[in-house]
Amino acid sequence: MISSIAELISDRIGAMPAGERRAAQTLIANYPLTGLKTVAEFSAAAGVSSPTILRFVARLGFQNYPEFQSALQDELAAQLQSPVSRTLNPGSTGGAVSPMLEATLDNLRETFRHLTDKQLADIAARLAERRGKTFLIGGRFTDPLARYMAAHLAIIQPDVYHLAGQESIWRDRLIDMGKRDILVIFDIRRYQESLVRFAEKAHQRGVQIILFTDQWLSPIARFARHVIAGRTAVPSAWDSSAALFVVAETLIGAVTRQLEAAGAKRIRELENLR
Amino acid sequence: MISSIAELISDRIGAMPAGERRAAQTLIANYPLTGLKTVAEFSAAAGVSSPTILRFVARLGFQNYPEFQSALQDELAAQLQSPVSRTLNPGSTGGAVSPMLEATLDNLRETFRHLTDKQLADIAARLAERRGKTFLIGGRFTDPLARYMAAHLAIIQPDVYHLAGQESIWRDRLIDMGKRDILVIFDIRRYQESLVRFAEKAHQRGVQIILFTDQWLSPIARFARHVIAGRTAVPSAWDSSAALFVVAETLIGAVTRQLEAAGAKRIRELENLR
DNA sequence: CAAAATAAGTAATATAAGATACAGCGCCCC
DNA sequence: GGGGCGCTGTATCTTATATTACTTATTTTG
Repeated sequence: MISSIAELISDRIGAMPAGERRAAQTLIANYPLTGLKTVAEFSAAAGVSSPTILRFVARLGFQNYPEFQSALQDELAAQLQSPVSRTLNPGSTGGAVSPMLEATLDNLRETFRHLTDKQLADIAARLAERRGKTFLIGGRFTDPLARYMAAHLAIIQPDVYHLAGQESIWRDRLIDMGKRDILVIFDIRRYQESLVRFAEKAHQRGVQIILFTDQWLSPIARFARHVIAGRTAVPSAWDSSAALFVVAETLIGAVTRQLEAAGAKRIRELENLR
Repeated sequence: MISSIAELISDRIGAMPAGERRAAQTLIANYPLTGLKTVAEFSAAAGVSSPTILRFVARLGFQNYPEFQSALQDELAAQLQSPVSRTLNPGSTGGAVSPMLEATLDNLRETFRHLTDKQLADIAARLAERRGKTFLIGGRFTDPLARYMAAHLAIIQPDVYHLAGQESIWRDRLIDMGKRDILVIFDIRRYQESLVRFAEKAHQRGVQIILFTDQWLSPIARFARHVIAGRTAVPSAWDSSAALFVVAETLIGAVTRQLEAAGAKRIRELENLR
């Protein structure tokens, strides 16, 4: 069974003429980068002419060069999405536990790899500046994440509202939203129509949207000022929201730190109220 | 200092017009693959026109699109050659992000290290056998976890109830609980009096309690049939519930697998109802 | 509220890329 | 040593890609 193009090449390299073999070796030498460049660059790197490169990819079974490049890109995409589980114990079939944990750890690392400190700091700063109100809402499975975040934010600052219940209820809250306000939305596949509609209307009112979504980006990304794309793939019938959960916790921590002075006072007051 | 294009983007994304920001977000979402495709494909993925993509790369300081692609390829080459530096964004050390992520990863590993497959399998089996009802409840910050778990379990099996609202409301539900029923409780410091009282009464009625708590164990552990102790320490003003969240997801997956036959039928029925 | 400035998209253009046809060369077998 | 076959490179053509110019829409500012 041949799964990667690299395997395919080493499988057939024996039956290739000299020029094409040089092409193959050049590609393997720093796989798959050379294959992502143009035919001209590839041919120069291999020291052969461009038609030889084209004959080479044709021999591998590709109709044309772009098709070959797409295949390489797909392969690369798969690799980049699960960097660890590829290198680590592919055969450890133990219980149902460790694959799930491994996948989640990968997801976390991958998610944060695409997130810079700057981005998070920007979002945290936006959440911390108390110009307007903060609304949070989530989809069917992600609404608990919105609640979780709201529960924390509501302690360190005023005017934090979780939008719960039926669509009609939160739709009516739109009237209270304006340019100075923030709307935090959690939406992963399958994306919810009602949320998209809501986001669009909020956007039209000038509300700044912070979106937590999966790597395929909810359509709400169109309206969002900030987008956090978490990895959700796990060996389960359900998608995992763990990565988004951890990003949310990280943001909560960052906002808390920024509001430390004001927040501490507020927390003391809250303690007294009990 | 800016070393990667991803950093460059998140550095300037704030100063970009809406269309270019969408391009930036799309690229970051699965970096760097989208940038290696053609302008037309990139623009389609981002939902903008091709000139917007070109303006976007121009704003990043590149003379033209091929130059931008070359830069991405060079970066990719560097990454692929040193697999270690790939695990984490090299620029994100020292920021507020990576300590939080590191701590969370540690927490996950530690939590699962003290959790055997057997334990999880037992709990999953108990949740899967449909003898009685399943109730879920959480504390101030952990209630969203109870909701999250309930949202999933309620789809694959009947009689799953999340206990929400005021104490008096769920206290009254005790009357419906008996020996055949399960109560899943989430409780981390500072442990909630009301939850402890509730757990005790449920225990007296013979309800089997599954407790998600932190490593110092909520007093509810006295009454619990199964205890899951997650690590919660992170460099933040708040405790982290991420480890418990992932355990919950793992259990959801395991229960789903056990109920696969019955669950699949149920899910189909649910789809039809919509 | 009006005018200016800025963005975004459409359509046309220029350019660079991949594909093809053909000729030369070397190699192997007879 | 001669004839045939196969591989490789050069030059040309075609395709499709990036780019630019221009128009329309949107946002900002006085």
